[in-house]
Amino acid sequence: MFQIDSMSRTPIYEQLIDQLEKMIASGALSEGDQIPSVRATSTELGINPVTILKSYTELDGRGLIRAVPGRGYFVCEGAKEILTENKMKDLGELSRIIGGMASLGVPREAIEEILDEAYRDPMQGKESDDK
Amino acid sequence: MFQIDSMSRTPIYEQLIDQLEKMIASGALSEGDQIPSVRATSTELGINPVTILKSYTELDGRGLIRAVPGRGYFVCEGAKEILTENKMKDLGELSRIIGGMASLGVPREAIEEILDEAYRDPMQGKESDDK
Amino acid sequence: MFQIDSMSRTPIYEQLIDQLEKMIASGALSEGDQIPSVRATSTELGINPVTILKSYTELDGRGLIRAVPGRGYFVCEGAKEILTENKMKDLGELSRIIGGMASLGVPREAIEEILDEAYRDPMQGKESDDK
Amino acid sequence: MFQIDSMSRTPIYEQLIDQLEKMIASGALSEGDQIPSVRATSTELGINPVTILKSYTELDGRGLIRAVPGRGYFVCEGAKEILTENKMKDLGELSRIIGGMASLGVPREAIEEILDEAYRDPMQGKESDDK
DNA sequence: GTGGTCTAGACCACC
DNA sequence: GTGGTCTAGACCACG
Repeated sequence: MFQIDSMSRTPIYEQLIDQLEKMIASGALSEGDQIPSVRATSTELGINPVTILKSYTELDGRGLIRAVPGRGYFVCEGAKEILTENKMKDLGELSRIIGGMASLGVPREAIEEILDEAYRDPMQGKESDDK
Repeated sequence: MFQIDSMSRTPIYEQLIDQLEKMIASGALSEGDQIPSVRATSTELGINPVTILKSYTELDGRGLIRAVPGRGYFVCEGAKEILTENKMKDLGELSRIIGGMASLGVPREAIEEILDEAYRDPMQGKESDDK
Repeated sequence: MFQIDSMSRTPIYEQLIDQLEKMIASGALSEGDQIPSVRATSTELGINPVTILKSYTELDGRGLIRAVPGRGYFVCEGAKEILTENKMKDLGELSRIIGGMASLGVPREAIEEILDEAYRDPMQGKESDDK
Repeated sequence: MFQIDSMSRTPIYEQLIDQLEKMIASGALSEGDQIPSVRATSTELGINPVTILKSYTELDGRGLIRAVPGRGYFVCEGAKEILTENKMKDLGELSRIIGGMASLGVPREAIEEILDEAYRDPMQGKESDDK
């Protein structure tokens, strides 16, 4: 269900969050759906349950999933909306990055090209973390 | 000369690197110029000399500035070229970020807007770090 | 695992770098292998962790090893290639040294002898630093 | 008379030593010749007299030149012989460098080539210090 | 005055 | 347990 790269520099708990968010955004996980239990994911990925739990509680805090004691975690109503809303806030970060590149001499065309690519594919799952 | 935000999550030494890179890119520091001494910057900012040195040695490693022991640090010849060249390599990272946003429902227009802004101002000095 | 000479004029962190490079080149450390943790090496050698870290981050910057926060440092894929590639660039320095000796009257035979020795032994571990 | 590169990483006093040694080795300075006074060299190069003096006293210590109080510095008798003799001792350092390169995968041919070059030219004065 | 190395000790995030 | 940042202070070589 999940694919994590233990050699990546992005923390495992963050990789899980990213993947769950994308699943919700793409509809692979619909509102009301149950997500894999902490224990199940833990054994499947061979990862410390604490790490899994950290991802889930973080998403819980963002209002995307909800813990139902004794039953598991479920995707919240309106999760998709919250998702895009949250991501809009990250535009500030993107603004700094792009601003930095602009002032450092990266041509606008190069970024425009990336935009084209990103909005052409309906879903791209590249996760090759380097640097 | 430098402005650092000690509350930011990006390390101080990295903030210094970013600012020096921008100064070189913008021409505020020309090739051959001497940059403020480690100690001077240290006392001016109230930051440990080792931290300053870390920034400088990193930039030295990238071939942007050059240490002349006993004299100081100087901007290398060809620093500007190296700078844009390096930054072009970071486009991969940007690609992943934008790709992620695209698949999460962020409208293309929002990013286009950022692009416009970044490439309108000749130099923008916003430094509001969140993340 | 490491042997450092604290009386040497070459800095400790550089001695560590040299030894790690040789280990990678000789295959004592294969690609993907984990290298001793910063703290482990620190206590084993009785050297400050920061000094060890400096060696590791430098090698990280060269693309030879890779830090995975929370897990440790690992030898990169393709490290051996990068290694010989980098060393080829140092031939310029060697050229100056030998050139200097030649013009100062050192007989060619003396250097040829060194060459023979260096390329006879598969691995030589002499570390007598004088400068 | 001297050419020093103030941007070089090799200390100025060492550059002076190198050049004086080469002059003696090549015969540009014969035994008994007087070498430029500290003051003269200082003003000519625009360099602190202390630095010049450091070079001279170092060479004095090596038995290559000799201070005659009130008159100046003179090239010693037998300086050339001492010179090559001293340089032979530096072969140990060269041995380590070449040994290191050998174990790091630099092909013997590359070094052989440098040797050919160094012993073809009767005198080569390249001094482009980098890295 | 300049750069540069090292130590000791604190504190953080991640697993 | 892992890596990583920062401080304070000492000490060295070079000009």
